[in-house]
Amino acid sequence: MTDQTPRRKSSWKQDPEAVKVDILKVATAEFADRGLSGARIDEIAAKTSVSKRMIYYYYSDKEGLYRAVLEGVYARLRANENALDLSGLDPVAALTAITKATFDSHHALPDFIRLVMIENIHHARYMKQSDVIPALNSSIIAKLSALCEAGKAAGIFRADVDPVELHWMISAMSFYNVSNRETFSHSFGGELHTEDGQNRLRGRVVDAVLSMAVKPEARV
Amino acid sequence: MTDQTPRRKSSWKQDPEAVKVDILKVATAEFADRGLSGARIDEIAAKTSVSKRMIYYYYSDKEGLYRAVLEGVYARLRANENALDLSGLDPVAALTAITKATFDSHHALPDFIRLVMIENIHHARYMKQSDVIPALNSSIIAKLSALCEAGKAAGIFRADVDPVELHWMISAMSFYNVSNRETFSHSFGGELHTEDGQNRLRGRVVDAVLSMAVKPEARV
Amino acid sequence: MTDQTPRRKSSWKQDPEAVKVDILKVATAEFADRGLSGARIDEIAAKTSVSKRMIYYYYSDKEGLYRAVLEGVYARLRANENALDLSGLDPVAALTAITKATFDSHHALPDFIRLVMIENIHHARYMKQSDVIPALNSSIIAKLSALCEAGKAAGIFRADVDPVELHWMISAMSFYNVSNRETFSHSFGGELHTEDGQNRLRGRVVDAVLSMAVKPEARV
Amino acid sequence: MTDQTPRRKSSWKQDPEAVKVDILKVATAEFADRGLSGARIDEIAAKTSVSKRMIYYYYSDKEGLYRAVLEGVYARLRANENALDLSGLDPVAALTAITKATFDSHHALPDFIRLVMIENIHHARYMKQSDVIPALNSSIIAKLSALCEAGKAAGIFRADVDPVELHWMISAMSFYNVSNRETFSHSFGGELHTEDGQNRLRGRVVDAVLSMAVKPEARV
DNA sequence: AATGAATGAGCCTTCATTCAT
DNA sequence: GATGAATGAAGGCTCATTCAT
Repeated sequence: MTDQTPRRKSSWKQDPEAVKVDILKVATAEFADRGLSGARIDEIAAKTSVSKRMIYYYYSDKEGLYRAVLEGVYARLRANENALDLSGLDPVAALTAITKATFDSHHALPDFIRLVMIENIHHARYMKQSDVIPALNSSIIAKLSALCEAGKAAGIFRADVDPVELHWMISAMSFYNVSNRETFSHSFGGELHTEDGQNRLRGRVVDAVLSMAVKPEARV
Repeated sequence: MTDQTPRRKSSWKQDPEAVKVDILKVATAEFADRGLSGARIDEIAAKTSVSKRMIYYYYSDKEGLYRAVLEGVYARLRANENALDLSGLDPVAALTAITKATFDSHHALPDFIRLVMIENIHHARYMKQSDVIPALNSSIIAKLSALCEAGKAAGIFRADVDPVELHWMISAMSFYNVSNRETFSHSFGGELHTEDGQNRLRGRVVDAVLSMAVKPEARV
Repeated sequence: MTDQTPRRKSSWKQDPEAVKVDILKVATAEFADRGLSGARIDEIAAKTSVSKRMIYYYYSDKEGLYRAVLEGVYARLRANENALDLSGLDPVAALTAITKATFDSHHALPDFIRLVMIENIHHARYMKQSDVIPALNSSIIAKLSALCEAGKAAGIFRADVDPVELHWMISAMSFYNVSNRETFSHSFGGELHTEDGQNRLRGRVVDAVLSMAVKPEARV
Repeated sequence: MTDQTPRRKSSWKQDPEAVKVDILKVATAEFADRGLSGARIDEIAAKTSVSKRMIYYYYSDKEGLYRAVLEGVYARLRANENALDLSGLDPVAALTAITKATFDSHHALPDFIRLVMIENIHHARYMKQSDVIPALNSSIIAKLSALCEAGKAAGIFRADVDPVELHWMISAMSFYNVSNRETFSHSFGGELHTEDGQNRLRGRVVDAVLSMAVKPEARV
């Protein structure tokens, strides 16, 4: 390692941003794992590099920390989605890409899924207190709207296709795939959650989404 | 049963079964509303006709009560589904009926949805401890299997249609529709959760399911 | 000891009223000694026969306990005062008796004094929340009013004597005598707080009160 | 003083004395408002121009700051009193002036009153640790002693009048008037604490004090 | 079958104080 | 002189659970 200014043992902590990130990372895992009321501040602190007091120093209280966690995972999911490059793709290919990417990013971010479940159990109470989450969400709808317009203009998409409904369907299956994995597997077997099963499901989702958006005659 | 024995005025509490049902009903609402760790035994007891001690008397502890609640809602959902009469319907009509019924019964049982979410947050831990839930779940798969066979035999269904995948897709959208209603509405508007919106969504779900199961040439 | 029904060791606690009284007694001493913010629930509980939890069981929270303490000491002081029998005394003798009794009862109830000081530091916030304290206070004014009327009717009291002002003056010196004893003694010596000194002061208070109420020519 | 050195723009904090005064001013208000255990170092620091660390730098700890506050208010009260010019006044006029001045200065310094109450709650513990407060207190007694001697020599004052008792009575009513204002007003109405009421009370106090000190025949 | 009283363990939070720069 | 970062100790309060009747 070529860290030329090696921090002395007990002074590396004096980096507020790093400490905040450290706390947030640990808290994300704990809240995702146990929920708001189930998570323990003591437990979070113990897994942190600093003392319990610092949680209150930086995040005021348990709910403040939870809110920060929530905003963090939303930001990460949307960043994932925004990283997707659709330039040069025709409407069908673009919609396929979006669907696959959503399916995959949900699969890759189980903490996000769990925290959104937890939020729903709390009637989205804390999400509603955030003023950054709405902005994060608007971009995906903007992207789908543009896509729908392009598809309709090209005579490929159905006239009644709606971007919010599209997003709803893509999200529904992508989300449920992760959120209900445990109960579904236990009730109906784990076949769908093997690698093969997931690939097959992803194909099913793409098909369902395309069948909603694309005119029958425009499909192969 | 010929239960004619008139209950004495102040002894209605002496009916153990009624007390158990009362507790279970209150507990279902509380657990569904606040989760396992969020629900309070005191709160449940206060909303009950009997004292807190009775909860322990009949259900041993908080987790025992939660398990009973979980089994109760599963039983109710499956009873709903089993009440569906498919006799005399062709495969497409039957699949349509099942899909609509699932969408509707999920919509009608938000407590079930919330408790399943809660279970998933707990990694289905308590569901796995139950020995009555698996039996409840097997019937829906049996029904869909029979349907698939009939559809394939009639040359109407695709050869690769799979009952578990069918159930997965129907459930995914029916479940998500209720489970994520709060966050979805807040992020993308409540349009889809108006009565019109729900009818439209239900149509989308039926279309998606049929497009997965039915051969293109067999659809109108 | 002739306690014929000796309670078994671990069952005497099952007397809610006794437990409440026990807690209140300990809490009165602690709050009087250290104030609302200075008192410690743990400390109070430790000096009690029951566990800390019972404080919350019976008094909800620290402030609830403090309120109960406050009402308790007020009740005790006024009970002291009401025990005074003025029948058969002429106005001057009666006023003298009231003054002496007030001086003495304040002297005998330092906890009351300290708690009223504490209340004043809190801007009488908790006293204002009580609905029993006002009733307790009205009786002393009623008594002085009647006395003033009698004195004026007899041509002995001044025309401008006012019961509230009388009570104010009696209270001021009786209260200060106890409330500021510590600082006064340290600054100006403890002479006034010896038994002789207290007797002398009490005489001074009686003289001052009488000089305010009684016409000069009516005094010896 | 010829402090001509113009302070550099951003270095006004570099004036230790000003910083100390700033801290003390804020601390006085906080301690007077909430008591020793109720006041918060964080709160005091926040209302100060400097950081929390400076409080410890200049006053060692919370108790050190509290002691400084206590000495400060005593000094201010006694300075008030010493500003009183009695030269040229006969004993009765002088005693009247002292009484009125004490009544007024207590009225004008509620922070002093509250801090003395707080001290009494703490059994004058911190006052006893001070070595400047005793000196402050001796002057008022010296003044009253001289006055008593003069009054007696002039044949106007009673033979048994005692300067400490005089100070006690003046203080008692002047102090109580402010210290117990909140509880008294709530219990017996705010009439005595209107401007008229205060003037009337001040007259009552003067009368009581004079009646204790002055021979009856020497009064008008 | 039923209950009011009681509790130990633990949770979130606060506070005066110190560290490192 | 001055500060933001950090903390150990403790404080008020809650919770699932048990006791005694």
